[in-house]
Amino acid sequence: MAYRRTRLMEERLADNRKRILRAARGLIAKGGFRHAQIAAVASEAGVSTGTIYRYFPSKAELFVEVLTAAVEHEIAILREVIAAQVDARAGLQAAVASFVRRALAGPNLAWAFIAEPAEPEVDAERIRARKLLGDVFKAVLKQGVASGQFPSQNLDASAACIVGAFTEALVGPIGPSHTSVRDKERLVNAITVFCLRAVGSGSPMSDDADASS
Amino acid sequence: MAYRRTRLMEERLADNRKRILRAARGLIAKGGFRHAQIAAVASEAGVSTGTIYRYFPSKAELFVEVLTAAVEHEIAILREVIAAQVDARAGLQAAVASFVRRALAGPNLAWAFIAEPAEPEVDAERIRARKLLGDVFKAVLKQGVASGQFPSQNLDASAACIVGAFTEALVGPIGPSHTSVRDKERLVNAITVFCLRAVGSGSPMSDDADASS
Amino acid sequence: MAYRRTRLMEERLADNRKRILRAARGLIAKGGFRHAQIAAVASEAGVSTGTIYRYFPSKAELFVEVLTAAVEHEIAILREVIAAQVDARAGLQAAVASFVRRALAGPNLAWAFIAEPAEPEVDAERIRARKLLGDVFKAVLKQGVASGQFPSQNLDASAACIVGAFTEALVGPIGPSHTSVRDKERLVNAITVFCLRAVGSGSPMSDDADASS
Amino acid sequence: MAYRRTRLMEERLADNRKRILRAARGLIAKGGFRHAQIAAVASEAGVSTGTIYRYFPSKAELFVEVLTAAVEHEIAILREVIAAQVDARAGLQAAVASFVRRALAGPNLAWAFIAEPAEPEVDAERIRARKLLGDVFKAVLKQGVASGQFPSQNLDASAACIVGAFTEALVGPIGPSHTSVRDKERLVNAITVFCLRAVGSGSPMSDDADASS
DNA sequence: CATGAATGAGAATTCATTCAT
DNA sequence: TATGAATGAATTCTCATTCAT
Repeated sequence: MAYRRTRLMEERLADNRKRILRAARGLIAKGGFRHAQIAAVASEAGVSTGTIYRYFPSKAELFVEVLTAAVEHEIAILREVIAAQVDARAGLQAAVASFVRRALAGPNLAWAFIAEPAEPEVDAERIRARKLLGDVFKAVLKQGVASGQFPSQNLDASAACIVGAFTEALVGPIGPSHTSVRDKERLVNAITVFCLRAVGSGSPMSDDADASS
Repeated sequence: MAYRRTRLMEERLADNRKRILRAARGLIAKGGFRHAQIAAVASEAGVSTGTIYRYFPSKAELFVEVLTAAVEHEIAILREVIAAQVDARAGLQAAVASFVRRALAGPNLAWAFIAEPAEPEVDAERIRARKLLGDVFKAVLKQGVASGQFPSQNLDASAACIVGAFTEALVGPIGPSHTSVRDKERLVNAITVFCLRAVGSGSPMSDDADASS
Repeated sequence: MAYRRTRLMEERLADNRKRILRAARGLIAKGGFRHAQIAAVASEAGVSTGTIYRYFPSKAELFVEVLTAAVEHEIAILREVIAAQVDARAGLQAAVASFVRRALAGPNLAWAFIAEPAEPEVDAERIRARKLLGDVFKAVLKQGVASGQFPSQNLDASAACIVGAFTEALVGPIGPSHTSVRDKERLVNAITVFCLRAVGSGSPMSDDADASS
Repeated sequence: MAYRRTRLMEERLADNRKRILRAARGLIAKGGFRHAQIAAVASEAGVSTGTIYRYFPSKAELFVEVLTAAVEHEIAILREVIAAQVDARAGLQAAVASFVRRALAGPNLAWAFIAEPAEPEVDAERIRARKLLGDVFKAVLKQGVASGQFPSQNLDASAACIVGAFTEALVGPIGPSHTSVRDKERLVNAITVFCLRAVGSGSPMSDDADASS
């Protein structure tokens, strides 16, 4: 009797793959790479450890895919947000605010962009992810410089600085202390204004004048 | 009395401690926390594993001390550099440039401010380190705002953003690619100008207009 | 469903657990806790060290279970033996004789009641084990006192003394020297009579008058 | 110039030896063999670890000597106490009461007679120590049997049982719970009466009739 | 003789990966 | 194909003993 892969089976396979990725992402977001052991991912995904190795050749590659998917998703959103704005300045502002706001909304993979991962492969992917994220901002900067909205500047450096600035402000010491909606919006605003000023765009929006402590 | 601790012996002791710290720092700088196992540190320092435990109660505490020493050294330098300047703007510029320049000079501890460490204790210290580093910049910002050099802003957020910006630019995708002295100085300049603009200080210095790639 | 846990597999699992416990028990009985390292237990059980940690969370808990199982088994036997006797006196006599006789029969767990264990958790269990063993004798004593067979006495102290008396006689200096069946029965008798007299029951059985050495 | 060992030096040597033994005994009594590491003993004795090895060839031999000294001291006291009594019965009673009372008075080495030591050499000595302690009681029993005070019995077994009975009652579950002087005397009495009855001597002293719990 | 820093052979425990069922 | 028990290399930490000073 010939073997035929049925649609049901196909769905099952795709399902398992997604569930594993989702489980890995959730565990990494919650407790970092350290707490995302294969056994934990398997348990969270409702499959066995062996099954994970049917879909991913190694733990490192699973994590790499989690990272890749997360950053691609992030970049897609940012591109959309930017495309909806009238100019580079508005695009930069909206992109930063969008990223920060979503990051503050819940456990996410923001830290994944700054963490030192356990496996070299994941580390390499992390570099690539930051590069990709930076490229989004670099494009906006380039456009802004071309249109005269922003002064001429080292685009690579500025893009990297922007990525560093908002990720640090998110995962750094001030991140967890902001819990109320009001505080969060204040932080979103402060980071956004910082980045706008940083690229040389005068800030028409009122910054949080709170010179706390 | 038949036994007396000689000067030579005292030096040996201090030496060992320093050598262990140096070995740990070197290994961490080179390959991250992952590659700094006790056995490797011992071997690099030219002592036995047991000796490490004579000087440090645990691997975590050794790493914490490496981190603490690195950040204290860094902060002391930054404070000096800042104190030697005429105003907040000059202080901020000099501090950022100093940090970036030294970081680019060789294998360094930039990682110390961004790494996701293995041990919880080290993680706690990392948070503290970034906070301390941020505080240095926050103080400069505060002074600049008071003197009217900088516009009113969220000092905590700006300080965190500054720290994130230059560390990212150092360890991020663009860092390692710059090897020539000229490239390095270009990067130092770009980051510095970014930060100055970011805090609202008009940039009288010409930025690197090189819109590379 | 492509996978089903077979009966054979279930047996393997139960088997492994038992084999580990048996290996641990054997090694402890032979050489004490000191000689029952995880590696040795694994080797003796024919499994890897990692497998032991699948069944027991730690070395201490493995040992605790060995101890618990031993004492529960022992106590169950003693209760049965006692229940089969007509009165407290006969019960006490049968219980002591049974314990001693089985202990002398071969490598056994008498040590379990007297050893100073390495891990605090095991120590706690040892205390509990002796207490449980004492409780068995305390119950018999209580019944005997109630029925008038034994004089009124401090039940806790007497029970502890009984446990101490026969364990000492087993593991103490005289234990190992008795190898012949005749010697063993003589020892069983001597210990039993000692305990009976100790609780105030006149001894109708003739004691071994052998004033050896 | 000829080397001459002065009296002062001799005293110093003897002093060190004693201090090491005392320190070891104290630590063992307080926390067991486990807590009496060489470094701890050295620190407690106010000498260096190296010095300990000048006086004792190994840790095991140091502990053996501690045990030997303790048991010899104990035996000397028991012999004295026994010699001061009018007959075997009184001797046995006084000996048991003396041992138990002193043991309850403070941290001591009672446990050392029942513990499973770490080193085989110490274990061997422990066996010897218990044997020696048993011999004291065996002598009293022998005398009592000869004089007709005690019935004929297996002297070795009875002696071992006595040693086991009172050590168990001391270190076993009921030991630590007795803290008040009244409770302690009650325990002393209960154990003593138990042992007297056990060797076949009718108990003219009133036992603690407290059938607790 | 005294010192105490250094040694290094263990010992317990973890976890990515494999493979018989 | 899915399972999950088994594997075992790797890692941290301990402590009796030695030996240069």
